[in-house]
Amino acid sequence: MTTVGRIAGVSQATVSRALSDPSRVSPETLEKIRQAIRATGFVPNAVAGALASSRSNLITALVPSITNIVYSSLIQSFSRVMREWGYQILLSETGFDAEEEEALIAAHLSRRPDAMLLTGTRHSPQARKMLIGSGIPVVEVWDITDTPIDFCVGFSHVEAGRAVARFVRELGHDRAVTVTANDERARRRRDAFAESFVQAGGTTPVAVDCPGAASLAAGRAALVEALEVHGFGRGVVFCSSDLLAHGVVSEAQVRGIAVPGDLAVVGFGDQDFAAMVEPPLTTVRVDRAELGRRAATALRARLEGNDPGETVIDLGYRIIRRGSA
Amino acid sequence: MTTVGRIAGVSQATVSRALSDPSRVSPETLEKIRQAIRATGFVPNAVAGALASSRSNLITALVPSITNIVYSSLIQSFSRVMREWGYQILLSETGFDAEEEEALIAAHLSRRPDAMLLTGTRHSPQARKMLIGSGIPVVEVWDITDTPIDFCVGFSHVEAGRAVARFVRELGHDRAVTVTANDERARRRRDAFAESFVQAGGTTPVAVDCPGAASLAAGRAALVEALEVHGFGRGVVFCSSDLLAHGVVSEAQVRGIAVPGDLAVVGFGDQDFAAMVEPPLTTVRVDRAELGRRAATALRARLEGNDPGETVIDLGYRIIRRGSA
DNA sequence: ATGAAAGCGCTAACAG
DNA sequence: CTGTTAGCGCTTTCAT
Repeated sequence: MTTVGRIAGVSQATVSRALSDPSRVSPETLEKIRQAIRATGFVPNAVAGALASSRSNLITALVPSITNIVYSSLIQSFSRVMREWGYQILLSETGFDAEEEEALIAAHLSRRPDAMLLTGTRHSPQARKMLIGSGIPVVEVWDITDTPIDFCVGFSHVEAGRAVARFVRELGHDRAVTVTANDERARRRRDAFAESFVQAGGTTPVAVDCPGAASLAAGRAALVEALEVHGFGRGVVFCSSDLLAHGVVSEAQVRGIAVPGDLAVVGFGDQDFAAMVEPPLTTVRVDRAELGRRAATALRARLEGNDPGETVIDLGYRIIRRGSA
Repeated sequence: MTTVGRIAGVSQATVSRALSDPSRVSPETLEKIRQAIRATGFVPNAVAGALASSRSNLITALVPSITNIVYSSLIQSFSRVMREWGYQILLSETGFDAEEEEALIAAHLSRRPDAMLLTGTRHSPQARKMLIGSGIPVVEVWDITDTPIDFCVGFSHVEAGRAVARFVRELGHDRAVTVTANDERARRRRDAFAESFVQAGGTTPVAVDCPGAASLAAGRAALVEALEVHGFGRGVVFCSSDLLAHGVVSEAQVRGIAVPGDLAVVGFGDQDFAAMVEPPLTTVRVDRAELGRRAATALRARLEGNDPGETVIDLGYRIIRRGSA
C-alpha cells in the first residue's frame, strides 16, 4: 500500500480509504490509485487488515463429513449467501468425533473468525466454554436444542423418528427393523422411532447398525444381516439415510423380495436420487438449502448487531410417501 | 500473550517461544506458562502470527462444486493429509465459472495462503498472472497439461475418452450416444470419444448435453431425448458421470429396455454406488483419494523447499468392466 | 534460557 | 479530502 501510494502520489492511508470506501476519496485521486494498483499488481493483505480492524470477514464451519451430501449441500447454500456478503468460509471435517471437534474449534478460533457454524448441538463442555469465551456469534445447524450456545436452526430428530413410527404403524406394519449409520443424530431418530413404534402397538424393532459411513453397500449388508441373522421376513425397514435405503431396496430386488409388497422401506434425507430410483423412495425431507440460507440470514443479523430474534429456529421435516413404503 | 506472560512471570516473547517450540524454554518456565494459559483460556492469535512470520499455515482450494463427490472426495483426502501437517484449508466453489474463479483467486490470495490448490488446468490469463506473481506453490488437480502454473497431478481426459471409444468398439458397438454434463473436462472426454469412435469405424455419436449439474434425473431425461428426439434404439451410451449413467439405466429399466442387451451404458468416476446398483455400472475409475494424497505430498515437498521432482504427475485411469456394458 | 525491541501491513482516530 | 500517528498481537533478531 505504501508503494501504491508513492506511485499515486498520496499517503498509504489514502490508499487504504480508496480500497475500503471509495467515496471518501476524490475521484481524481481514486483514479490515480487505481492505476497504481494495476501497475503494481497489488493484492491487499487481508491478514494485516484483520489484525488492525479485528474483523476478519471469515466464517469458520465444522461439519462431520464434506463428502456427505446432507452436509455439503447445507454448507453450499450457506456459503453462497455469506460470500455475497463478503465473507469467506474456512471449512473442516470432524469425522463425527467430539474430541476432533474440540481440537478444530480451538484451531479455528485462532484464526479469529467473525462467526462460526457448527453441525449439531452436542459439544464438549470445553468446546462450549471456548466458544462462549470467544464472544463471536455461533450458529448450530441440523438439530435443535433449548440451550443453544448462541442460536440454532434445524429440526427435532426425536420428533422425526416418532413421526415415521406413527406413519408406518398407520400403514399397518407391526414389525420393523432400523438400519442406522454411525451418527449420533441418526441414533436419536432410531431410538425415538423404536419407542413410538412400540407405544403404537408394534413389536420391538430389530436394530441393525452400520459401522462407518452410510453407503449403498452398507445398506445391502444391513438387509442381509436382518434377513439372515435376525430372520426378519416381512415388515418395514427404517433407514437413517436414503443411501442405506437404496442399498436395502437393491439387495431386496436381487433376492426377489418385493418392495413394498414384502418389505416396505423408508429412507431419510430426500436426496436427489430418492425420487428417481425404482421404486421411488419414501423418505423424510428436510430442506437443506433453506436451512443453509436461514442460518446465513440469522447469522448476518447477529453480525450486524441487530435483534437476534428467535434463537431456536425449527424448520421441521416432512414425510414424503413414494413407492417404497 | 502479554497477560499470560505476566501471570507466569515471564516476558511475552518467552510465551511465544513456549508455544512455537517448547524445547527452547526451561521445563519449569514451560509449566508455569501452561498453567497461565489454562487459567486465562488464552487462544493464540494466528492472524497476528501470520502477519509477523509471513507464514499462514493456510492452504486455499478452489473446486467447481463441493456437492459433487468427485471433487469433495478429492479435497477430503487432500485436507486430511495437509491437516496432519498443521495446515488448514480455505475452500470455495467456482461453479464451473472462469470469471468467478478469477475473482476467488484474488480473494484467496489476499489471505496470504502458503499454497493454493486449483481444479483443472485452464485458467484466465489474469488468474495465471496473479498466481505466478504471488510466488506461492500452486497445484492443479484433476487434469494434466504440459504447461502447469507450478505443477499438476491428474490424468488426461482426452486419453480417457479415447480409451472408452476403443473399448466399446471392441465390444462390437457401432452406434453411440454421449450424455455430457456442463463441464469443460467432460466435453473434452466426449469429443475425444467421438473422434476415436469414428476413427475406429463407428458412426458419428449422437450428443446429448445436460444443462446444469449431473443428476439421476438429468440422466433419465437424456435417455428420453436420445430415444425420442434422435431415434436412438440400440448401441452404447457414454455418460460423463456415474450419476448420469445410473439415470440412463433407470430410465431404460422403466421402459423395459434391456441393459446391456439393447443398450450398453458406460459411466465415469466409479463412485461408490457404481458397483452396487443392478446391473453394476461399467465405468472409468480415477483414484481420487490417491490423487488428493499425491497433491498433498507433492505440495509439501515444495513448501519445504525440497526438490519439486516431476511437475506433471499423471495418475491415469482404468476402465472397469461390470454388467452395464 | 530469557528479555528488549523492531517490525509485519494494515485500520482508525485525530488533525488540519 | 488527505496526512500523521498509534497500535493490532504476534515473530524474530540481537543482547545478555
